[in-house]
Amino acid sequence: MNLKQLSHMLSLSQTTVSRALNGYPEVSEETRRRVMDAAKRHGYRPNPSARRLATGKSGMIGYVLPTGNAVDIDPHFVEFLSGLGDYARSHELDLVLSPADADDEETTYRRIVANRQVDAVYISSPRPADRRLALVNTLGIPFIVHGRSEGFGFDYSYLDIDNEGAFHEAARLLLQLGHKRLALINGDDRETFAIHRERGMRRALAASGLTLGERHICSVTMTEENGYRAARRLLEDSEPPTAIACSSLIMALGVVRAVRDLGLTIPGDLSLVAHDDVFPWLRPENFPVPLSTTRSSIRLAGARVAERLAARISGLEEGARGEVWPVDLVVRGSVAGAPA
Amino acid sequence: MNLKQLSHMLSLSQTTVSRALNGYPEVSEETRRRVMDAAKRHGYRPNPSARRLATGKSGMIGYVLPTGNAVDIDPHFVEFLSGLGDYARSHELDLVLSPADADDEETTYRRIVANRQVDAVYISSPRPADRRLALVNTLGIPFIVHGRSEGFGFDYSYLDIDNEGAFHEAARLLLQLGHKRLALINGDDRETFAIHRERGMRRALAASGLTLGERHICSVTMTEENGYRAARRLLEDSEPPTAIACSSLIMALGVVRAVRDLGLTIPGDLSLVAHDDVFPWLRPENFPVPLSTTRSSIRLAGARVAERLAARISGLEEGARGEVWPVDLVVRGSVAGAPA
DNA sequence: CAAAACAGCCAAAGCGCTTTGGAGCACTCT
DNA sequence: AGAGTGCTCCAAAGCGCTTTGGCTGTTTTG
Repeated sequence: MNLKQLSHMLSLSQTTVSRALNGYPEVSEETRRRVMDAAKRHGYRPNPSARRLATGKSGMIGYVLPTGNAVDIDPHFVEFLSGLGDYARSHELDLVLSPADADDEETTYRRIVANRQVDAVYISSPRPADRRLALVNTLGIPFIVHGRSEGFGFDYSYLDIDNEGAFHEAARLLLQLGHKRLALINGDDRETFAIHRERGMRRALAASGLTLGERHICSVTMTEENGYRAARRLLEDSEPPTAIACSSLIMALGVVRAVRDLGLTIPGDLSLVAHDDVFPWLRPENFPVPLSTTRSSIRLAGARVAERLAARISGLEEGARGEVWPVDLVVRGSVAGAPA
Repeated sequence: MNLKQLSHMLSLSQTTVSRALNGYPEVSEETRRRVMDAAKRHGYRPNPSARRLATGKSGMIGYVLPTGNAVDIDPHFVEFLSGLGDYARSHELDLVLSPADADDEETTYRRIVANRQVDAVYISSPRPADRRLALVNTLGIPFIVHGRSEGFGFDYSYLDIDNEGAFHEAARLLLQLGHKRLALINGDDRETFAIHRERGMRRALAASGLTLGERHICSVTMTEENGYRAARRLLEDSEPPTAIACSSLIMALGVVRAVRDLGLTIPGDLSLVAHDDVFPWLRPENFPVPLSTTRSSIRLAGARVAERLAARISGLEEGARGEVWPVDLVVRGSVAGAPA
């Protein structure tokens, strides 16, 4: 059932039927009703390929997926995706994943824009002055960044959590408990989120007249093993920290293992706080000692990004709008007063 | 730069240019060369929307993503995706994720087929007599199943690992070490992979004249917490198992925690084997006691599925072809002889 | 040597939609 | 009465590609 057949069936022109269906005003209410009704009855669905060719709109959103032998997709991605799906599902919005060589995403961005494959894209894990942002900005495709970048001559739309505030609060809590030597096991510090977290922590320390020593900060990709290694390095130092803030639950697993291997205990010898993106399969309250966390659901963020992308596509959201979500600090058993 | 302009520039018809570019034989080699050359020089890329409308082919593969408030996307998905991307990247093959209500995926399958959004789909986590398979089979879209289903009147293409063999081997190893009371902490036993694993284990036990008691088998979604709970239940029983096979590394984390909480040790009191899908962020050799595993890279599977889907789309692979990968059994410190 | 086969090219008809530029009609306003 | 104004609707021209059917001239065949 295509437009031609439907319009013939109604003894109307394709123009009128098309307009009736798409809510244009140049058609009488009665006709519209007739058309709508017939369309529903016959299960008419406009052919997206044809519509696409005519309008240039695809009704899909895109994501360029960096891949490569040495590249692992972040497990957070799947949670974000869940959220995106939560929203997209009810709006028949599909997501196109375009795998790209991690060393050359530009080609792929250019391709999907030139091909008009998608109406909007989102970008995740941005770095300061991220080239992808500059690129999509000049390419002129609507986009939203999950996270933030810095150092551009233009504004852009983003959704981010208050990473700085979160780690500021976490550090402040630890300081209040009397800890003097804090350490940070951070994610890849070329990414903005990691920079913000470090900044938040430094700010809290500075307010107490303390600093974060070189030896008390690590930046690694967020795996269990890296968490373990970082923790060992920190704890075997001559001046080991009495409290650690850690950028992910997965790394925290490694920290816990290291603490055990060294015959130490949490929170007796070490207080631990980690950031929790809320994975259904690994929960901080189920750690050997329930883990204090800064918590923000990455899944909700996914849903919100989808919602805003949809709004952007349909013109409901315009201009560069930043949105920063506060982060909860959830205190559990893994923090205690500093050892004497 | 479109076909019209290009053909005008070459003083050829659109027909000839199109044929030259698409490798049709009705064009002289010299002309083809000229056309190819000009196309490259001017960076001509056929408009996919137009091509799509004309041919009905989209050059994309699809995946229906079950979503819902109570539905969590499996973290394995992201690894599979990495593999898919590894292959797809070099072939400009995009993946369309169509989120669907987990309770009604059928509507979405019908939509993407009717809309000709994708040329082929893959289906994951199949169950016996999975309705999705029957559906896509009648809808007539090329597909490949990651995993296996059972009980159809038709054959289909799939890629699966030898789950039965893997758990058979794992169980056999434990039996050889003198264990008599084995337990299985399995994934959702409505899914085929879990059924196969259970079957493999039962077969090994039967060969030794043993059985898998009701109380020694659990089937849960694969989270750390569920692993913990299952392990506690098993170990606090009046006849606790001396060895456990576990369907995922994430659950194994929970098992390890439970063992500790009960003041037991691995492998002294309990031998443990788990299935490892090879996550970059959680590795069995880094468990407190290095974990023995049945190992199969889900990422490689993703790449292979992409490859076969591409072959299927271009007609290189035909008919129903099943492919079953063997699984490695990797023995590490978490298994030992049965306690006396 | 006429007929058939073939190689190489083209015009035009789709694919199914949106959108432009009117046309027809009934009214209202000078 | 004639011009102006909305309101509905339509024919036709795209969007940029593929593919059908056919048209040339050249080569092979019986």
